[in-house]
Amino acid sequence: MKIKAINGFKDILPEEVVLWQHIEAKARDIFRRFCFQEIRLPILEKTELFARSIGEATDIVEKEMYTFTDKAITMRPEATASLLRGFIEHSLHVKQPVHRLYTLGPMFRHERPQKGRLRQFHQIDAEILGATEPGVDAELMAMGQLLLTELGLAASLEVNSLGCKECRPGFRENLVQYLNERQDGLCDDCKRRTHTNPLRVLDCKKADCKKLVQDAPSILDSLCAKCDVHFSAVQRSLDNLNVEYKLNPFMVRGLDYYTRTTFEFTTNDLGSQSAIAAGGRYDGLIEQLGGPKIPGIGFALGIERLVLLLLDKEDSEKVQQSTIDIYIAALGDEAIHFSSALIQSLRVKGISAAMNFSGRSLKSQMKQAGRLQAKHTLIIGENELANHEAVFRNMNTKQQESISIQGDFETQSSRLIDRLNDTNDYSDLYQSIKI
RNA sequence: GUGAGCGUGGCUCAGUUGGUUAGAGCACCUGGUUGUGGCCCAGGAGGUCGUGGGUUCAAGUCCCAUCGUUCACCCCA
Repeated sequence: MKIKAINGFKDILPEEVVLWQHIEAKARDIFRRFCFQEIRLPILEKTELFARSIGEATDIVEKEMYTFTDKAITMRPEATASLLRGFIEHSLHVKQPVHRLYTLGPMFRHERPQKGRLRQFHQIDAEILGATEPGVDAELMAMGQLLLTELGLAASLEVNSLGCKECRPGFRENLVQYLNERQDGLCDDCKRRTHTNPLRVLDCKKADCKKLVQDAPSILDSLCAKCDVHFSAVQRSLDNLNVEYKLNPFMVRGLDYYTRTTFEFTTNDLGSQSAIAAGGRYDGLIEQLGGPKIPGIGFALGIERLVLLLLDKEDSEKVQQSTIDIYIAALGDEAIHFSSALIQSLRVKGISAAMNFSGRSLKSQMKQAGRLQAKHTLIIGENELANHEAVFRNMNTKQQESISIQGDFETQSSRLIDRLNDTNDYSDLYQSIKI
């Protein structure tokens, strides 16, 4: 019986990895422009870290975490908690007032897999720590938008404010009261949510609930003066940066630590999973985790979801895949022996080169060279060894010529590289492929 | 946790009202004159039809169970 990957865990095959690298490279480039530094974090953390940050009563903590109960250790379901733990543990705040950090890697949640949702999934996570100014909120959203735009993806940005610990409890109370008075009009899930997570009702997709919620008390009307000023300023800043957004007073977060500004980049092209990136401000969290009183804001992107969107794009999203510089077709044991030394010498000098040790027919080896998209092929057989002249073939033009294989491998490889440089049009070294 | 759908060679799928050695395309290998790729042609290798029961003279084709998987709910990136 064959061993397969476990449910919700997926192999990312070489063809698709090209896309991943494209996404990651683009993200790193954007982060560079916005002055973010990378931080690498462990995948395992103490369970308590997530319980305290994400919230004991959230679905994530309650039933979706991969936990080694005997060791009180959990595989991270998200990145922010770990990042803050690291930030606090190393007292990074003393080095400079504001930190801009990003990290990327696998996250783990034990949910039922479906389209755009895996048990091991990957996120790109960006956080700004130590800045409370609304302009920073806008800047972060602008960065997310730019990343998506440069990846060729259209997503809409929805923005909301969840208030702070001053104003949210009051709002929550009003909302629960409103919902309690209208239980009959709610779906079963929302009846439950009224008690477990009333804000969630605002986000229900059922038509009846949606209608009912339209007239519910609005969080935006309930903000305290400070939150209101902050949120207005965020919106002004977004306008100032030409970031398009939609106000969505019904948007809610699944993690408890969010305060004030929250936002979500969404798309309609992902089936039931509409969020491709989401985040918000969490001003009390660092302190709550035992750190200094420092505000923070951040967001996470789901890489799998980006990949799905890029794969779906019919207008041939093209990603560059490198080809190899030269393929050596060796005929006969002697030639194979010789070629293996020559190819090593080429590789030492930075050339990507392939050969085949099986001694198959020239036709078969040429076929393989073609499959590898080799720019050139060097043919070496008995005759060539005897004459010290190999056949050098340009795979695009099909032109062939003799090239000397005299001297030691050092001089031979140098000669070959000169030859490659002569004919190489470097724009052709990469060939666009559609995945 | 709940619901629905699907499980045939590496991939995408055909397989008529159950009936001889289970097919196709793609991919792979070998040939199409002696040492040359991407097209074409020919041939070849590769499947206990997810697994286990049952019905039947006979099951990939019907029934049950089980496992796997997909999508949706829930939740979320």
